Amino acid sequence: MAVEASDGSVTFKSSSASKSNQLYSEMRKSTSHSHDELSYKNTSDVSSSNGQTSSSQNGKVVPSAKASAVESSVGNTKASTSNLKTQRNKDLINVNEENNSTKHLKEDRCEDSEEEDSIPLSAIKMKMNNGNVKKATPDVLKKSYEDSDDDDIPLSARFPKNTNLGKYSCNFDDSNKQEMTSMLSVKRPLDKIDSLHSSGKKSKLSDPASSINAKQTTMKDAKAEEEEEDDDIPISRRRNKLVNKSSSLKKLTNVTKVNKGAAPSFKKKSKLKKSGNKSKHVKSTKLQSSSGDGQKKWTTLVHNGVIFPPPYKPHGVKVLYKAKPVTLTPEQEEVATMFAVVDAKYMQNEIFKDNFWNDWRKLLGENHVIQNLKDCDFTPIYDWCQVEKDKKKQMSSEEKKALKEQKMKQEEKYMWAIVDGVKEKVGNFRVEPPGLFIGRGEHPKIGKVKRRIHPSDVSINIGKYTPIPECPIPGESWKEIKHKDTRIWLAKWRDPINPNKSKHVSLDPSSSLKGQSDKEKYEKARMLKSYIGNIRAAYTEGFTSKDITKQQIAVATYFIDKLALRAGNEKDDEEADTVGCCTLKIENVTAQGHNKLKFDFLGKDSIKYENTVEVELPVYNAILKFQKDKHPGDDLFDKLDTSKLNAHLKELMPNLTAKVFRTFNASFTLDDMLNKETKDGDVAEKKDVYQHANKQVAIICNHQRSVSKNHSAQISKLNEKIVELQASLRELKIDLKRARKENSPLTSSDGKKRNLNPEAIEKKITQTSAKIEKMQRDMHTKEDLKTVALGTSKINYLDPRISVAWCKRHEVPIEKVWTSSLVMITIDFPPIDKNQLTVEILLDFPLSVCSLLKGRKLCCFPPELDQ
DNA sequence: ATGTACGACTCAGAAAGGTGGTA
DNA sequence: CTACCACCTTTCTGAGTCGTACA
Repeated sequence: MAVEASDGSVTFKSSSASKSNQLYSEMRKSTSHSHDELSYKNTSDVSSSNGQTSSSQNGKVVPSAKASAVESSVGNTKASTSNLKTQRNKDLINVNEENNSTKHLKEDRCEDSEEEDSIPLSAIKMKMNNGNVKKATPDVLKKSYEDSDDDDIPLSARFPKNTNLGKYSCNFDDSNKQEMTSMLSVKRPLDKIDSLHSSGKKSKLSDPASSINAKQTTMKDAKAEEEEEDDDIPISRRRNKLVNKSSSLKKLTNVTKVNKGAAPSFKKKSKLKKSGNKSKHVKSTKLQSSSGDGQKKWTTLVHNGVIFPPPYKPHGVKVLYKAKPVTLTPEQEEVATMFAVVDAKYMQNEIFKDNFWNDWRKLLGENHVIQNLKDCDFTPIYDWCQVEKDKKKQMSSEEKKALKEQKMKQEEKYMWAIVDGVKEKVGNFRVEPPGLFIGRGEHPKIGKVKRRIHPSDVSINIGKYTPIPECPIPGESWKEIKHKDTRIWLAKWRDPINPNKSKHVSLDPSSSLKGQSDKEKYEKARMLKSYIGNIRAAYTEGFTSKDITKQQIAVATYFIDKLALRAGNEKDDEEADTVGCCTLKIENVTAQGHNKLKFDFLGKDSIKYENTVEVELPVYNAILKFQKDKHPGDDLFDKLDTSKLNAHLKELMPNLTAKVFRTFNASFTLDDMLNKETKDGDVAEKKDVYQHANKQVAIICNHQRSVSKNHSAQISKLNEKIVELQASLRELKIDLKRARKENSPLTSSDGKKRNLNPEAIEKKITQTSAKIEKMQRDMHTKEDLKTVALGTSKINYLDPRISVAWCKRHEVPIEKVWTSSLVMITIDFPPIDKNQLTVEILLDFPLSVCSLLKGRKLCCFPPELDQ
């Protein structure tokens, strides 16, 4: 059985994980039922004075029992579509203009002459290159038809391994729960961390860690060697090599599936796919996490490069300098226009104007008529732009539509890439247009001119043997062509504002490559669940360490765990002055007595973090100590940086880094709150519970948004309406009384005759009251969420499986909590009673669930679960 | 071995753009 | 019916994290 090579799920199946599996299975014995086992709330001892982090329950720390349940059997029974693709040999297919999935792609392979005509030259060349592969096509085609048919097979039939389910259900045994709780649950009433079992567990920790590490290095080395070697092989030989490699996979990859982020109608069930004996090999080469390492990410990669913004069209409108019109060259005019249309609020910003002037002056030249910015009047250009804007607005809808279609047509070919034979959406295929740099917060480079990017700035990453994308600007050419199969970017260029940084074009979040790393992220967070007890014990011990570095590491880890702070890398003066945990300055943390610390700093994106928390006494004392003899501006953790911190974390858990705590904290807060707060009620009430949990997560992660301009207007509008409705409600009640008494025609305030019977009036009364209630609720949530951004956590921090399981258990349609845009790919679910569907079960179906994680988008349960 | 530069990836909020309800 | 608006989605691109290559 093939395992999706690059699927994160193999991590669990890999030999490197076997030891930890042992550990897991020990724990699994004592695993409790869903709710408690997933209670990972770890904000326990953080109380807040400002409501930022208000939870104060005791965090129960229950090691992850079922992480393990992913045992060898799991996943063997089914394969998602992504499995299909990877286990087959890789073929190159043209990036087709059409996005219809299987059916169309099938046609592609039929080499029907008409089709051929529409295939870009590039693709045809490709086909020729891969002539040897063609032979296999018919079989594969047939195979994929069969696969599609699988869709119609009842789910139950597709899950032959019901033994798995038996195993899972034993996890729900309540007796186990008790055992578990007494044995492993760490109670953390505020300042206490039960370090009891940490010693027992610690010894086990090292094993998986070292084994994984060892494995990683060896593999990496091997990989690196292979790659380099590859580069030196003549093309003819390389091809052979590729073919050999892939032919070992026996089957030919076709375009089996479109991962099409943007088509709600697109439904494709992931499928069970049996296959030969390839799995072991694939498995062993693809165990570890994929991000940042030297792992091979793809075998074939086909795409059409990037699209550039249209060239600048000079308008000839003149800037006034000392009230006199000045003629500018197109280049100078372009930049002047950028300045003319920029939001008025920047006109007060001296740094903005200075930066702009410096850059513009370079274009004007020292001896230009224009000698300073303050004597320039850009209003003619501004006005011209307004007129243009209005013109655009005035266009008829047909014109707009036509324009849009034209744009779509132009862009279509850039929208897709084919990765290992699977058509995937490309993310940001449009090269960033030139403009003025607007950073976040007080950015020292604000107002600088971000110059235009040319093809000669752009490096392309693409499969060998794949035609190089045509450069879209005639007469120019790409900077370079790379074939880095360990990297997922399709194109990159140097950021003109930060020349030591790059901009990358990569696949859309809906792509399987992105989905995989997403999944790995959540798996890592889950793994942290079973290590957290030890980690907490370790840092608690560290609070009083004589070694100041160790002490700082302990306190920093505590903050990261409790407050979900970011790691805090060093920044240079060219960036906005923001901090994270390791870069906290002493003035960012104020001791307020009674063990209370006040945090106040600007974090990522210059978002203010303000939070007062009660901490454990040793932490409080340590902070006082770290602050002693320092001055504002000095680092609180002067012996610490992120690499030291992360190095330390890696000793506690393989691959652990600071950011994992955020994911962990977020996902398990969600899970915990959902489990604790969901009561019987209608869908709307349950949705509120979800939203409330989501809000708490957003607060923990400090995801803020600015209050919308018309927020207060909207609120008062709602208020008005409510008052209005209440008035009519009163009227209705009077009407009702009269109707009952007199049974005579009624005259309402507007003079119209109304002749309603009491029943009708009653009905109206109920309707109106319901309307009022709903409005009041809406207003309340609106006010409640005006500064809280829910989206970021939903998309980046909350394991979708938690939401799916909860929705299923409580019969909440998934689209109530995830808007339709997040709900896209149909997946297979374990055929079990929905009441038993827990996160853990979903986790134990990695091959179906990995579809779920593909781009965080999923939808629909199998019919038998949907009822 | 240690520190630094930098590459490549995730995460972030704002703005733009689309949609559908309603005044 | 149309204009407006609230809400939602998508796009955009800046700002982090973290690993590794290199000095």
